[in-house]
Amino acid sequence: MDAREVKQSLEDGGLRCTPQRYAVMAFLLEHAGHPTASEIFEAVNRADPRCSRATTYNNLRDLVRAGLVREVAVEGRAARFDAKSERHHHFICDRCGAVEDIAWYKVPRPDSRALGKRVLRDCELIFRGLCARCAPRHASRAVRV
Amino acid sequence: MDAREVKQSLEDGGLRCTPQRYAVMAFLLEHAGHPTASEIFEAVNRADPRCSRATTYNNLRDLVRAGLVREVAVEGRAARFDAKSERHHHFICDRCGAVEDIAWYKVPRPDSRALGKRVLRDCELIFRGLCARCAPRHASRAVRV
DNA sequence: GAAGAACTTAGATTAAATCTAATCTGATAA
DNA sequence: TTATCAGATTAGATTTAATCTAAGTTCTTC
Repeated sequence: MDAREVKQSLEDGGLRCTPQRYAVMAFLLEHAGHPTASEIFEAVNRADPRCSRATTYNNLRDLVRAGLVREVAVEGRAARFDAKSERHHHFICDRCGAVEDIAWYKVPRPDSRALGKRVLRDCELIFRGLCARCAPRHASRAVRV
Repeated sequence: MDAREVKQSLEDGGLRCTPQRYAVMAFLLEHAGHPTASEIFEAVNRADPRCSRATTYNNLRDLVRAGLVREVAVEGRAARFDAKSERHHHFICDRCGAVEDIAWYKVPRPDSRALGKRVLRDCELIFRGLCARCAPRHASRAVRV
């Protein structure tokens, strides 16, 4: 994705394209490894010290609200962020907390009785286990589901 | 579930049945509304001041490790806890952060190519939207998926 | 009942994220 | 062009959630 497209997608989300916001969005598009807010701040701030920690957090919040970025909460660890591109599911490593993409496939929606008066807006499938890096060292913990 | 069964399930999980641990587990079994660690601490400590905050957290950690309790991380909020009973999915309210159960139904597992060298141990389906309490007040935000 | 393991505790500490209040920027209007 | 003002940014303080520390207590086993 080139600079113009990034700018366009920010504006489509109702957000001005400021240098700091652009840097956060561009970083997420270039680094699909689900960085934490701190990692994003450190990288963006290293490249251009005009972007503070508060601004990184503010912009991540705005990007999530605008639907351009997805936030993935991980038990006992910092949240991770993901520029929304193609639909996909997530795999979370029980050992190191890494978040990885799993190719998307359709999941049936729940019965309307189960949903009751709730309004469904999104559905995500999260797989857990050991990532390729952790699996060989902890094979005994493996349990197929 | 009666006291004897709680004791038995703790011991099956390799945990001694102490008064504090019993109180945490019993509270979760009696309150299926996915309380936070702080809520559990406050309730358990009010009923019996012998259970400190550190002990509540220690015991929740041990119960999760023993597979008796599930921890649900929620973006931007405290984690919520859930005594594992029947299999079920979760619904998380975008507005108030409430976590609710959705009746379980089988979800197909991903293609082994998509999984690569990862070791799959668990799979959870999370629905997001507005809970029954929040939906009427925010109908305009509703988008069917 | 001695010894060691498991457990609990108050309070300090850390990590993650948010808030505050001041300042800066840039779009629009006069 | 200049004035205005909402939007954006900032350093640093604060809050929140959770964990750690070091000491004491309670089981379990021998």
